[in-house]
Amino acid sequence: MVKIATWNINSVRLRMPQVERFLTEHAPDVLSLQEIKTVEELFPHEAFEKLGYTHRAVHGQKGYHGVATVSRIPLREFSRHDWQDNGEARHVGVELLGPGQGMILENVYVPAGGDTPDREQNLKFGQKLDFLERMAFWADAIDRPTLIVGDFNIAPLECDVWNHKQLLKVVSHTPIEIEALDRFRNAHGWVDLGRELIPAPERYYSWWSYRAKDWRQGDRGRRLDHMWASPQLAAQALNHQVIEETRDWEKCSDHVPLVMEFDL
DNA sequence: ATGGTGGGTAGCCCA
Repeated sequence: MVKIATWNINSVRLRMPQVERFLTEHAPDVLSLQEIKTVEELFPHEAFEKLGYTHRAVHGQKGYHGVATVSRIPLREFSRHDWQDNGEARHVGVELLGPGQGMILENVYVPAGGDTPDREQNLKFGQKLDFLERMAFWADAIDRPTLIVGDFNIAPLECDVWNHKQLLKVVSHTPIEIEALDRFRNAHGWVDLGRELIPAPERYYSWWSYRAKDWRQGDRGRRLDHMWASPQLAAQALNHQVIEETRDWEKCSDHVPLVMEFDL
């Protein structure tokens, strides 16, 4: 059994106490983090060592973005893409070497895309769409059992948001983004594994805005975080959990962890 | 229709 988690942590240095609590209480073998907001040199390596997560691949950046995968089973860094060729650290991939040997785990942080869903008026929205197109080109050539996890910053299904109609023109749920995400999915035949295990139209969110006084009030969530698998790997998934309790913790991230267990 | 809250880092960018 191999237990893999993903969490947009929104500053790993600020939230190391919450990471420690999550690792202690849920004990995933591997954890992929997004928005670590630090360079590799300032990553809290010692704290992860103490918890037994002695294997790490960190693709960091000062102040913004940044991704890392930490593990208590051996791994080696496999890929480190810069899809926009602009120095933003948004992707790191690893190959598992112990249990789950041979499996590739890709960890990605898709750009949020700004506020206006129009490529002409908003450079960042175009960059988000281009990012997904490049990911689709890359995914077409993947020939190994792969799990891709992370903050995709898109909630594709109607039931992935608290109000479909109200969010149709809100970046993260616009048809043009969902089409781009569909092209990425079809390029490899990815299985949206989270949705396999929590089938539509069941409620399934991973993010709630900080801007609501009480995140539970109105439950205005979106499913921005994902775990997608190659078909052969998808068949080995055993169970899936959304750890919503972390959203109640002191100084919490606005995203909550997703956990998937595999028979590997 | 608007602004609401966070994090990082130096007067804003990004989410």
